[in-house]
Amino acid sequence: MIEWVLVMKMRNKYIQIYKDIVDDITKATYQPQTLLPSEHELMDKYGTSRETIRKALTLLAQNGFIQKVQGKGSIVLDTPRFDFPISGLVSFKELANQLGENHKTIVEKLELLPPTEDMKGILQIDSSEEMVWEVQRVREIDDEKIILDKDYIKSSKVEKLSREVCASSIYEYIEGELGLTISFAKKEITVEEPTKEDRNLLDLEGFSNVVVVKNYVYLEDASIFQYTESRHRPDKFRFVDFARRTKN
Amino acid sequence: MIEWVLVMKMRNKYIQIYKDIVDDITKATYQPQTLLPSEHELMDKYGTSRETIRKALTLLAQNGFIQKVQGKGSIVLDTPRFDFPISGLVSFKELANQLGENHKTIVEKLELLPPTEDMKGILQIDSSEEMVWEVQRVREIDDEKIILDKDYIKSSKVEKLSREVCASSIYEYIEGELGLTISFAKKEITVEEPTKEDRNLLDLEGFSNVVVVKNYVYLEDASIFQYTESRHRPDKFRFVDFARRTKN
DNA sequence: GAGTGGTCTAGACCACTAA
DNA sequence: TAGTGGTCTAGACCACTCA
Repeated sequence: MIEWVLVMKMRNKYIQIYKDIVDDITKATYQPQTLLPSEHELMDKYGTSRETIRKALTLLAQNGFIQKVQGKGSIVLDTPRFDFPISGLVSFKELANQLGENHKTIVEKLELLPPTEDMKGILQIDSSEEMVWEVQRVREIDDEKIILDKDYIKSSKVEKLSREVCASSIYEYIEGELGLTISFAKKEITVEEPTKEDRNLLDLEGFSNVVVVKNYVYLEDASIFQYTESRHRPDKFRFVDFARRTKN
Repeated sequence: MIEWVLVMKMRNKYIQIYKDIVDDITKATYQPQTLLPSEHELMDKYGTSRETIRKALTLLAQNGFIQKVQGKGSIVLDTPRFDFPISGLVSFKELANQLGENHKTIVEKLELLPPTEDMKGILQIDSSEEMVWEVQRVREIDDEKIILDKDYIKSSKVEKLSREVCASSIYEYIEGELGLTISFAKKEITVEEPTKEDRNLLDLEGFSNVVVVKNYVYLEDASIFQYTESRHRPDKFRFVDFARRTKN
């Protein structure tokens, strides 16, 4: 008898270990408030070096699954991570999926225009030829128009853009089809009075404020490629952040 | 002639290197959008191993100073970090210092009380004896009452608390005097209608919303020790977040 | 003192970028 | 192809916690 064994080339051993332990934590194989096996034990279990185990544990700590305590061990946390809706780089589609609500996206505007002076500054545009995609989308949840997303995207990064793409997910298109990778974003949250545009496009009866989330999105090579202004009806707005004092 | 040379025991070599490079970036010795010296060159410069250099660079990347690109190098970012007011674990005192405004703290309440059922859940209190410090502070900036901070602190972690401490900085007292270390916090931001208490204690004429920041603060051993609800007048509220797709 | 995590080394090989 | 960062190893020593 012959057994065919598929040997996967596992690059990123520490990420495999990380995922494995995440599984064990979410399945409660490792109980909250208890200690993970020691680094030495994990070395044996996974047959790898200590530094590799430590990389996996560092990842777990950074993502809020464990807390490392010198001399003691790694404590499994129960801070529920599943209620982190907009934290990080999450898009509306992911958010709506998580909320599990009826949601719809209405594309109000999709145009390729020369940038305003403001936008030239924000998107770091030098060339006089570069154009900017202006997209406006209204997000409807349970038949109420809740969010107005105004996107500004450099044409040098994204040449083509269709209403279909805008209606589903620009991020999936950019990262999937175009193969670009978003690596970091800066968010700024403030509260403003609604503009006429807000009042026209959103269901704002009785609300005297909107929550404005300004989002500066950067690619892998540290170049900015998109600016998004997300204008939320205040009663439906929620932002969760997990802050950690990182040493290493 | 005898020269006394003080040799500092430098533990955390990689943190020294990190700080050194942060200096060079903020002083623009390393220019934005240019490449840092390669890891090999930095090894020579600092006379250390590559892994140690890499730890320093990882820290720089996590804190938004550089962006590492495989095969190319480390790009110096110019995302200005000095306008990150409340991000992370920053306290009001630090915030006010950064803003450089006239600020004052009024302690409205300081009591040691038995916890409500809600608070027992939030602070993970099992014992029937444990008490909770309830602190209410109003933050005044430029003679306007802008923020109401409501703190709930476990008595088992902090036995004594004075009005003086509350008026300056609870965090400095806890981390300095008591030697406790805050390691992570979960923040939740929503917008609510002002309560009567908000209206009484803050200058809210004409404002129909407050921004509520709920803060769950944990110590090094992963135990929760404080819950804070920070209620902001919306026009003065600003939150900045730097999100990064971390791999390692 | 035994066991834990934290730091550091010297070297190897791989994957990616750019000329 | 040369140079860059990414992963991994085996081992050393240190700092901290707890019995």
